[in-house]
Amino acid sequence: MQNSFTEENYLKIIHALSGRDGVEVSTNALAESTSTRAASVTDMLRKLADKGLIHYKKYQGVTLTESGEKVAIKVIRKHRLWEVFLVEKLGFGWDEVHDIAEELEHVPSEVLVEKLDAFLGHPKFDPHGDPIPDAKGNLTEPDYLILTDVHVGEKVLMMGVLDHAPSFLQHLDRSGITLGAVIEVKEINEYDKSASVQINGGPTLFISLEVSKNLLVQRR
Amino acid sequence: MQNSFTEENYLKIIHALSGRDGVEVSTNALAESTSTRAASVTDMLRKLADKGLIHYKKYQGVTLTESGEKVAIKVIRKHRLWEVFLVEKLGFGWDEVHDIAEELEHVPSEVLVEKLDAFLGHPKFDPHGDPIPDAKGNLTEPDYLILTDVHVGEKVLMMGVLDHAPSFLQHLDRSGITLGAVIEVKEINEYDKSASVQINGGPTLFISLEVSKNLLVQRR
DNA sequence: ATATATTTTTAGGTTAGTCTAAATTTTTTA
DNA sequence: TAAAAAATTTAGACTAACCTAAAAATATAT
Ligand SMILES: [Mn+2]
Ligand SMILES: [Mn+2]
Ligand SMILES: [Mn+2]
Ligand SMILES: [Mn+2]
Repeated sequence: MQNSFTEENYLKIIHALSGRDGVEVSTNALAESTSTRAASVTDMLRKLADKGLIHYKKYQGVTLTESGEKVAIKVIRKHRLWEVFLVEKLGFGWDEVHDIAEELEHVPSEVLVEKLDAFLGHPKFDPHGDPIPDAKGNLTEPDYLILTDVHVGEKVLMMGVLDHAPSFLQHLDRSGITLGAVIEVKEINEYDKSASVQINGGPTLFISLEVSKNLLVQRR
Repeated sequence: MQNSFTEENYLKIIHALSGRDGVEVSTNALAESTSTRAASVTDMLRKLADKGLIHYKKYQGVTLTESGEKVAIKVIRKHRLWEVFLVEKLGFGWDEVHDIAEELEHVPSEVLVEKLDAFLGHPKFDPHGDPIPDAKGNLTEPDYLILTDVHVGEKVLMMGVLDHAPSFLQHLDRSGITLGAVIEVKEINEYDKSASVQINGGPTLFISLEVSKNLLVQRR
């Protein structure tokens, strides 16, 4: 049988909260992420367990089964491909596409996804630098650094963001920090861990720890 | 407030069954079109009436209000634009797109529709020859002829279809009858009203009354 | 180790959209 | 124009996804 919009969202969120080592996700964490109450989460967990999509023992938290993982990854693939479409083809900003993709990701049709993928040229990353699972369901998270782990004097490439909030992305736009930008760390302030960074060999600017913590980068 | 997926479908179907002269639509006709029971339709009609989207008096059938008409036309605009996208950009056949568009038409976001429209070059017709309402909600049905109204000897242009069933569209594909094709009526058989027609000055073929009744054409 | 706090589940309800069966209204037929 | 047939509405129920309040299980702190 088909999974509902709501079920797909639960699976996607369990995948995200479970992390790459597949740690148990708590009822309260899910209530928070789904903007529902813990009691509602418990109801849904029983249902997902009955469908064989999650491992669930009362009071012990949940993890995805193989089949639940498959569904979650398909939804993530669709979400990220639609985001590429919205930015590359329709001209949306990277700060505007998440909510729309949140709807498009639930449109069913295998062939639609595959034709969209081909139309976009089989992109490997979405507009936020997140990897796009392939048609077989393989999702490989690249191991990026967080900018806070970079030492003074190092030059790194901007590869992605941890915070996807429009306000954060707009802040990066205003600072000229885009995917692929070269970031050289010039100075780190002992007191508040704020930093001076030079973008693409051009302007130098100050960024707060809050910003550094949300930037994914890579040594060249 | 927002209209649900289901409410949007009811409005769209009332629009279609009501025709251009806005005739009353019966409960049974809606039950048929929505694949539900008459009792379920009655419930929904009460709700749509409460929201001011339809004119409804018990036992008298329904018509759309101005505001219901607006919603219906927006949904139709989205449906047809997405069909253009699927055919023109993703390479689907005109027989494959209806069901997918049926889902995409309910994705909310005004700006998405307008950016999609611009991306497609503001098309005026969908892949089946149906007119696409403009951003302001103007929908002008061109007054095409049905092929059965064309006399022997006349040459007409193929402009659209009345039946959107995949099997009918595939039949047209196999016959070489596509949008824009020139159709010359060579002969009409008295007995069963089947006809011989020449397509684009090339091959001549026989078509049944069933086919003729579903072809929209225009004198040149 | 017990008391307290936190987390999770259970119990009992609500709303949207559907259903069947029965009642009512309208239409058709004799 | 009265009886029969057809269409429509009402009554009462069901499921999915949510809720609040209360009970039970687990974790934390004295
Ligand atoms: Mn997103
Ligand atoms: Mn993304
Ligand atoms: Mn269609
Ligand atoms: Mn169409």
